Order: sequence, then structure tokens, then C-alpha cells
Amino acid sequence: MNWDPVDQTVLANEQVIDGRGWRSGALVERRQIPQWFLKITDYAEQLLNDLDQLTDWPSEVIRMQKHWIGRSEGVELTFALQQPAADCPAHNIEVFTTRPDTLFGVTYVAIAPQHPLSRYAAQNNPALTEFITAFEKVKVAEAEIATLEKAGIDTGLRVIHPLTQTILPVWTANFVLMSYGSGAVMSVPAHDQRDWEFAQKYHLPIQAVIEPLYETLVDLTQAAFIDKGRLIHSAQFSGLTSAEAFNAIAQHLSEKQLGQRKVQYRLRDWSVSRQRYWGTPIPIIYCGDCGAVPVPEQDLPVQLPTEVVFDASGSSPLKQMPAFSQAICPCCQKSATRETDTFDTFMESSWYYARYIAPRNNQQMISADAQKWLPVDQYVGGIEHAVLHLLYSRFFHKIMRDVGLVHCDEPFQKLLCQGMVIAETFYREETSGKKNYIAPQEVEILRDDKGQIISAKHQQDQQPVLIGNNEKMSKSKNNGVDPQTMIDQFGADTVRLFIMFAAPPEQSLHWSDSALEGAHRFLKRLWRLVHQQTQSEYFTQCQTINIAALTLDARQKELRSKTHQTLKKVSDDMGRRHTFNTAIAAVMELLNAVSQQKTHRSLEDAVVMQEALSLSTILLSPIVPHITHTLWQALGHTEAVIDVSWPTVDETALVSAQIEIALQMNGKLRTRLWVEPNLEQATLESLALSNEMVSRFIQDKTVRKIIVVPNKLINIVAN
RNA sequence: GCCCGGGUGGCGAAAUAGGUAGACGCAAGGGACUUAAAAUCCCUCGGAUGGUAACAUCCGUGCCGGUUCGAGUCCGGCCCCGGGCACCA
Repeated sequence: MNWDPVDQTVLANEQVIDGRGWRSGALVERRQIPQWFLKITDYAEQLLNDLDQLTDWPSEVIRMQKHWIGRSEGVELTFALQQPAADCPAHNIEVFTTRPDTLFGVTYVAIAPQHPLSRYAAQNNPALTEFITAFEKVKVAEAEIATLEKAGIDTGLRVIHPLTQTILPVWTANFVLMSYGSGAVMSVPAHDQRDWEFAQKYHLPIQAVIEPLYETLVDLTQAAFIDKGRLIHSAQFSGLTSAEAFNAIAQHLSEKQLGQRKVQYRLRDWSVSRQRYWGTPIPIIYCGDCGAVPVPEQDLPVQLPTEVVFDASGSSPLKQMPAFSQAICPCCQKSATRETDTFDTFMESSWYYARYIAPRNNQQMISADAQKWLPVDQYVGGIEHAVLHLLYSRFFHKIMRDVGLVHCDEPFQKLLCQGMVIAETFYREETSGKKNYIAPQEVEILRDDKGQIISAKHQQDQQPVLIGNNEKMSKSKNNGVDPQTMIDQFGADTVRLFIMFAAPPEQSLHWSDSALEGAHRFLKRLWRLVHQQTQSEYFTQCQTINIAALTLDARQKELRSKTHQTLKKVSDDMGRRHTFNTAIAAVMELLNAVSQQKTHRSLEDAVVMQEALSLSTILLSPIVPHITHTLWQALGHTEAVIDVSWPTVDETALVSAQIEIALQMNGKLRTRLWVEPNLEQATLESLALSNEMVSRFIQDKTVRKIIVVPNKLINIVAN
């Protein structure tokens, strides 16, 4: 954990700025503290395999979860320490490798700075002690460690290669993660790029044991050769391919009891302890005799005390409250202590979707009869939850399934991940390095004519503020926008329409409220068109007429075709593609066509327009429910628009009299043709060749090829 | 550093299975209506060159290269922006 020695508290990664605590400014240290974990690694295989069931999840989320779980097959093997002293904490170093075929190329073993042997070796080695101490100033985040310059130091310890019996040095290296595998790796600089760079830096030997299968230049003075190939310098295994050697070496090690095949995961167990007040208390009582005892069911839930005192330190007030922490051991009735850590809030967000179907059941988490609602048909959440929340929920669901609370494997059938809403951040920095974020509404922004921010100052004191990156809206960055003022001014329908029209939901969006008035204008226009319709002399009559019985002229047919094309597109956009922006644009186009012929010269006009307006109202109703409710009834319909079933496309209405076909020459658009739809290929070709533009183009050339894409384009290739 | 997205006019975007780039909207400019304003309606609106004009020609989807009759879309390499990296949730 990141430990702030001044505030005496654990800090989140985002609370550590340049190695210092955000409030105290103290240098942060790594510290190990006892914590509760959920053993998610026991479910790693299922969490990976069941991803195949999630066919209605975005593929990038599946990919991210696969990488996160990080299954790899390899071999775990042991390097024995050469002559370990009596006080040595271990006599062996366990390593995991996915490349047992390179085992004969191992020239050193690298261990993590927190590895017990690193600490042991440091006792008589000031340089190593210093190296480990320096590493403990690095914050816990993986990103932090991955960007460190690779460095290491010889521990002085030596191990024996399990097959060759060669003596190899053990190095402490800052890129070996204690949290992955056993915190130790065998290093093969000839065939691993990171090991190669480390060996170059510290002049460690590089031993080639793989040669390419096919003639390729390998120059180990330039880079490692990381491909698989054929083994060399590998005793009885020489000559085998990497794949053959994987099995042969794994079997050999297993027979000699020096190692075995193993599946390793990148996924780590889930730490659920938080040293905070706000959170669900972890229901555990510590007894001097009985150890950690769960709180008995009849005493659940353990509730947070409400009378708490927060002091200036960042540590949890629960620790200072004997009234809360003193307890009786449920086993032996002696006095005991209550756990004062609370649960990670991901704990609750992992199963709320299931609790929603039985919110008032105070006997069980989930009612048996409520299970029929699961899994959730359509789940919607931000892409930033692609791994953590969505993996924890899947894990929790499987636990609930295994104790019989639910009966399906996965919690969410379909998943839509909306993109993040991004906005500028503004802040001022205290001398400690702590950033105080200032809300965009409180900042006066000066932009250049391209819209780029030149400078910003605080509205109150008129002094400059610093401009941060664009980031997802969040409380911690204070860059959120409250839609309430917009709702007050324009109404909820306008704001909903504006948001849905801005971009498809899965795309991230830089917030700007400049198009809001356009959305409002559109709704006013829809309102006017509907009311013009209701004023028409044909309005009452047109409601009872079956459109199919009428004879329509070309113009009316065209509008009717547009109406049904719009219905078809909007149904697909909303139902399948979830691109609400293009659905709205399609209705806007239809209403543009309606306004172009807004006067009724005949009953037929009124009927066609009634259909266009009624359909537009239904199509928009999921997005702007309030205005469409009113307009639907204004159009003479008796039921509520929300109760109307989604309309079906009249295929016969779709047909257009003429379509436009692009005419290309050598792939370049030259002109367009207006023709009847579904013409024969030969007809289109001769039509194209008789075109004046074409004859001019081909007069001094030979036509090589004519490509016809039906109802789309003709491309004449000539030279 | 690793994994996942994205980059198209002044701006938000569209182009759904490789086939007419910029639909729809915002902003801007011009005009109509009005005593005036608001509201509304009409027109222009990627860039360059030529033309009084209708229009014509060339360039153009982050950058470099490739595949193809044809690339915003596919392939290789690179740059930039956003998200995640296990205690922001």
C-alpha cells in the first residue's frame, strides 16, 4: 500500500503526486498491511471461458478482460540455492516460465525487491539495502513500475541450474513483480528482450539456445531472438523444435521432481479492505484465542456508527472508537476487537443489479421468485468499468450461483458501454503539490478563433488558474456539468434530444452546449408541423382513410417512400446499432421533406402527411417522451404514445421511381446518372458508354474493364 | 511501459459488408418578413485555381508507405488525444 507517514493513512494511487501524499506532502512509503481478500483467482478459468457466452458484449471489453485475466501456460521450476546459510529464509527459488524450451539459456535469476531473499541478502549489503529502499519510494501502481528505468543489483546469492548444475547469480531487479507468480524469474537474455537489455547493461552472459527454423540472420549483439525455433546447446534436447522441447523439458523436470506444468494468471486476488469510515463494515471479530471469527448471522448487518469524530489526520475514525471496535467473541464470549476496515465499494456495485429485483426482502439477498428476471437483458455502463466493475460483478454472480442464489452463469446478457464525457480541467496548486480543482463554471475562459483555450482565470478573484488535461467528468476533477440549468431553460426533452444527437453513445464526447438551441428549434418545428396538420380542412377526414385505397401522385409517393425509409432506418439504428444520433438525423430529414410541401392541396396530401407526422412522433418518442405524448394525441390518436406498438415498414411504399448511380472513370467520379432501379448490368454498361462524358474520356483509350455495382455505381477502366 | 478506443470542414458528426466523403445539426455570412427586435422562412458555407456566371479542373478523412478498377473503411510503420493498469469508483 501507499502509506502516508504524516497522515498515518493508506493513500490511493491518485492521491500520490510525484511520490508525495496529496494532503501532507510527505514522501510516501510502501507498506504491507493485513487485508481481507476475495479469492477471485479460483474463478479465473471460468471468468475466462464464460466470456465466450457473452456474444452481445462489445468485443473490446472481452479483449480487455482476457488480457486482464492473462492466462498463460508454462512450467514452474526450482533453482536450489548454493550453500544456503542456516538463517536463510528460503533454500530454493521458484520461477514460472512460458518458455521452458529456453531453459538451457538461463544465465541469471532475477527476484523482486520485496522478495524475502532480497531482504535477506540486503542485511550485509548496504548497496542492496539502498536499492530496496529506493524502490519502496515508488508508488504501488503498475504504470509507475513499468516506466522505471530497468535496474538491478547482484545479491551475492548463487543458485544451481536444475539441469546443467551451472552456478548462476541472483539479481534483485526493479521490474520483477512480487505480485505476479512467485516474484522471481529465470532470465534468458538471448531470447527475451527485457532480459537481453538487462544483461547488456550489467555485462551478464548471453547464451543462445534457440536457432531459427528457417534461414534468418540472428545477431544477438543487436537484440534478443524471441521467436520460437529449434534448440541448440541444450544437451539431449538439442534439435527439438520449441514446441517439442516445451513438452520434453516439462516432462523431464516433472520426472526428476524439479518442476511441473502450471497455468499462471495475471489476475490477482481482490483486496476488499479499505481503511475508511464510509463503507460497509467488514463483519469480522478478532479474538485473542479464536482468531478471526465471522459475525454471526443474527448480528448482521454491522452498522456504521453515526456519531463519529473526524480529526485532521486521514485515518479512519472507527479505529479511535472503542464503542464500535470493542466486541464479544461469538465463539468464546471473551472480549474481542471488531474489524475497523470497511469494504471496497466495488463489493456492493457487484451485486446491486440482483438486489434491485428484491429491494425490500430483509431475509435474503435475493428472493427465489425474483430470479426469473435474471440475467439483466441490457446493461449500460461506462467503458472505464470494462475490467474492474464488470469483472467483479461477473465473479460475484458466479459466487451467488454456487451458493444457489441465482441460476445463470453470467449477470449481463447485453452490454452497451457508453463513452466518457470529457471536459477541461482547471486547478491551482498548493506548495505541497496538492491540486485544487476548480469547476469550469467558475472559470472565465479565453479561446482563440480555433476554439483552443489560450488562458483562464477565476471568476471571483480574476487571477489566472492552471489548465489541466481534458479528462472524463468526475467529482475528483471537479469538471462535471449539471444538466439541471439546461433542463430549467429548455426542458428535459430538449436536453435528452441534444445529448442523444451529439454522438453515438459508445464514443467519448468533449462536452459543449453550443448545439442545445438547435435541438430546441427542432422540437418547436415538429410542434408547429403537427399543429398545422390539425388545422387542415382534411384533418378529420384523413384519420379514417386507408392510405392503400388512395391513388397517389409522384410527389406523394416520394414522401411516403421517404416516410417508410425513415421508419426502416430508425428501427435499425435504435434496435441494432444503438446509433441514436443517426436515428434523429433521419427523422430530421423526413421533417425537412414534410415542410417542403406543408400545404394540403388535396385529401391525399393530408393523408400522406398524417402518416409522416404520426410515424415521426412514434420514432422520436423514446428520446423525447413528453412532447411526443402530447403531439400523438393532438394528431387524433386516442391511446398514449407509450402504449403504441412499434410500426412496421410497408415494403411496397419503399420503392423509388429513380435512383442515382455514380459514373466513375478509372475510379474517379466523373458524373452521375438518374435511372430506374434494378436495371440489368448490360443495360447499365451501354447506358454508361453512350454517355457524352464517357465518350470524350475514352476516345483515345482502350476500355479494359467495366465494373458495375448494382444500383450504386459504374466504373470504366481504360488506358 | 503494457492493454483498449479514437483522430474526417470553423465546431458536433455521417458514410452500416471496400463503391458518389462531409448526411443531419451548430456556428458564421447574405436575404425576406417587421416601425424595430425576437421568432420564422429562403440562400451560401472543405481548400485551391480558372470563369461575369452556370460551371470546370486539381487537392482533401492525423503522417509515411502498400494492396485494389476503386481506400475515411483493409495491411505495415509512425505521431497525437482519451480510457484502464488492481485504493478515483
